[in-house]
Amino acid sequence: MNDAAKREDFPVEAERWLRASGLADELGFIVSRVRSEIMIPIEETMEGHGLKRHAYAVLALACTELGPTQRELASIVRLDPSRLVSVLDDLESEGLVARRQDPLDRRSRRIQATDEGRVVRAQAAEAVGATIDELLHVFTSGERRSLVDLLQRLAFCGDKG
Amino acid sequence: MNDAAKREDFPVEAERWLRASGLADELGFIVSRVRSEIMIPIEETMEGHGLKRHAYAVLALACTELGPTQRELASIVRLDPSRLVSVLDDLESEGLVARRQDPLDRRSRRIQATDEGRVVRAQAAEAVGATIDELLHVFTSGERRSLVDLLQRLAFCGDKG
DNA sequence: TATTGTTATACTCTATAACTATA
DNA sequence: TATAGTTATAGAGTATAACAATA
Repeated sequence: MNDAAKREDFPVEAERWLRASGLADELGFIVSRVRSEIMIPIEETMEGHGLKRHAYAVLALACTELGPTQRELASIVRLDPSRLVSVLDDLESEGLVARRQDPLDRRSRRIQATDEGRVVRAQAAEAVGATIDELLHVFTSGERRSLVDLLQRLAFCGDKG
Repeated sequence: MNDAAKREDFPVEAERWLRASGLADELGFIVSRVRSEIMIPIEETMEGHGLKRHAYAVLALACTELGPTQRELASIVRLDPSRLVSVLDDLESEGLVARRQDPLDRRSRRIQATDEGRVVRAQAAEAVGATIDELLHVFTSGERRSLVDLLQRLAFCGDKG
């Protein structure tokens, strides 16, 4: 689950090495570190609601009006279509999601959240939001906004056209 | 290597689903997406210099004056000590790094880059820097500075004490 | 013929426990 | 007794190819 090496072992020395090596200023390293720092507590929260990382995202997308196709889901979540199968199997067996054959193209199935799925989604989202608020307590609300804004531009700049 | 599902398949629809589901505004999802967006080209660049993600970071740290202990390395890179072994085996067999027994504690070994290792480190760092510059071309230099600043505070806030 | 969902499978990554040598 | 590095191994995560149903 977590990345083995304890985070508290060499806190001060770690910072020294990171500065001396130059890694502390490299965006790739920084972003990777940020991701693991925030995803560890976030995934813990998700699992408190019975959801793993991928299931959380899939359930969220299944709560939209039409519900995406499995193919679309896989593309959006950056998950191999074959791996999505087991994620959906789990969600379906827990009654949070249903596969509906698309009448317009009977090959594809649209994934829609059940009523219970929507409840779980709402509860999990609220808990995750609280966890994020904790993580961001060092920032002013202005800083939070610009952080999210900058990251969104970086995250979705390939999705415009 | 890459996360299977093609990124170009449903670009516009993807954005619609992400907005409708609320995922596009959740920091956890955004950061994960940012990481994969930037790490795919960065890792490609690294591999162009014969280095995988972990090897790149380890080599960078080995280029510092004293060179960290394997234990310290593992902690800094958030890698299990047992996994670090094979990373070091590779780097050592390529002549980029050497394990030196620490005279003060003969149990531990300090990892130091060889002259060739330093050359490779410098070349790889420059190439990675160029890749990052490309990725950030949508941002002004002021935006880049605040992006890096905000992310650093989030990445290293646990390493202060 | 091409595409959707699925299965099977192989491959990589990661975590755990046991071993050795030093302390 | 405890710690640093190593090894072996099992488990999770991921990628690839092949198959049935539909287009």
